[in-house]
Amino acid sequence: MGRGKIEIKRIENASNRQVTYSKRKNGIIKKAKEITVLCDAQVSLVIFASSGRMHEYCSPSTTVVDLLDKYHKQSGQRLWDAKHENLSKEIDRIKKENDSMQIELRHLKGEDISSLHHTELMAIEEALDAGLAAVRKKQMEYHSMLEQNEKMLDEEFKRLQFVLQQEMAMGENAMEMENAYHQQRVRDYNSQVPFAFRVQPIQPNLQERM
Amino acid sequence: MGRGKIEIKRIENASNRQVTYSKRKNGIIKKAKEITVLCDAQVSLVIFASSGRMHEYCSPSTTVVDLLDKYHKQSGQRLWDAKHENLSKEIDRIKKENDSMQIELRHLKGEDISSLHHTELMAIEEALDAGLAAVRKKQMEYHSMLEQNEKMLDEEFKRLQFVLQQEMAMGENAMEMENAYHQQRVRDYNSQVPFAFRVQPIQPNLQERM
DNA sequence: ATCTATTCATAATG
DNA sequence: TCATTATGAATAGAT
Repeated sequence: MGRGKIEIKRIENASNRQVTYSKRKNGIIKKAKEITVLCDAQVSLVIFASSGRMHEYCSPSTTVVDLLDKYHKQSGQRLWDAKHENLSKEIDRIKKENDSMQIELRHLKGEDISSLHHTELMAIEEALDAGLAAVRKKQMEYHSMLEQNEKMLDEEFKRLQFVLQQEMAMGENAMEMENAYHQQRVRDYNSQVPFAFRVQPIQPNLQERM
Repeated sequence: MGRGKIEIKRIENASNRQVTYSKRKNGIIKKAKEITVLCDAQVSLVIFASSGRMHEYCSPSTTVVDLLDKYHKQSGQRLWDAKHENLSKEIDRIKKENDSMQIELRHLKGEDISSLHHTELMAIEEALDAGLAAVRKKQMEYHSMLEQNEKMLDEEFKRLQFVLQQEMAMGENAMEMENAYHQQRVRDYNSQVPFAFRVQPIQPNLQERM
């Protein structure tokens, strides 16, 4: 396939070797491309020259790693190191955990329960009852908190009403003194009412959570 | 390079494609061997036919993995690590899914609900109510099935009692005829009782599920 | 599989 | 490295 036949053995002349390498490397890559197109094949080809330079070809829509993964599976060799093995196992483990939780969730939501035994149904019912009790207790807490809040608002309303009445009784002629007087009235009220019943900021972020 | 020139495009005829694949695959492997000898190169070649069958060539004194490792290093791309990273991401993704399911489960069980908003509590309560309703409905079904079963057993008991009374009335002197007579009595009873009320095997695997 | 007419790859050369 | 070309190798189609 050239001006003369050659023996297949190492080319001693370095420059000839380099030239032949370059030509043949291109030839092989061309052939690889052709077989992928003609025959619907997938090829991974990596070539290192003795100089250390590397060339590669990989059929479209894959990567060398993908093909190597496939190679790894088919050849039965254990190419992937323990790290990957462990990660894969971890994934499997978590997926299983996931599945069982999903099933439990569905059961608690009353789905897929037709195939359950009576005892299993009882257990689920018990869990649901307990959950419901806890949730309702928490809601009761909020509710009583609301009531308390309302009570306090009521108290505040009464206080304001008291102050307003005092001011109404003053008449309009005291307008210019009102500010100072108003503050005095409030102090008067506060000294009348026990501390424990005054409006205090309890649960300041209550509105955020309701 | 053949009886006629061919266009480089997929060979539609499957058997021609297979033949060409086989010929060219051998050709490429031969070329790969030659370049390793002639030019002191290292080659890793993996070919997958569309059928899924795999062929490989690897230059002597190395392995595909070694070369791929080298490839991996030289290409600057961290392909090996990329694979690793993908697995890690997958794990993270699943773990997150896991966590959210775990939280949902705990909430449904009435745990960790202190930090929830009122609307969230309402949603949980609703889900619990729905689940409880479904579970109880299913249990009611079992219950009514049990009642039905009991009814049938009762019926069977009455039937046997009837037969027994007949036999008691016979006295012991008819012992030797008893078997034939017994069967006659059963037939008597069956002809007395409407078909719909006779014991029939309903839900034969009921006991398995309770 | 095997054969063979052709095309293709490439060794030698410039 | 690039172009040329004579030659052997690869292979498409037929058997």
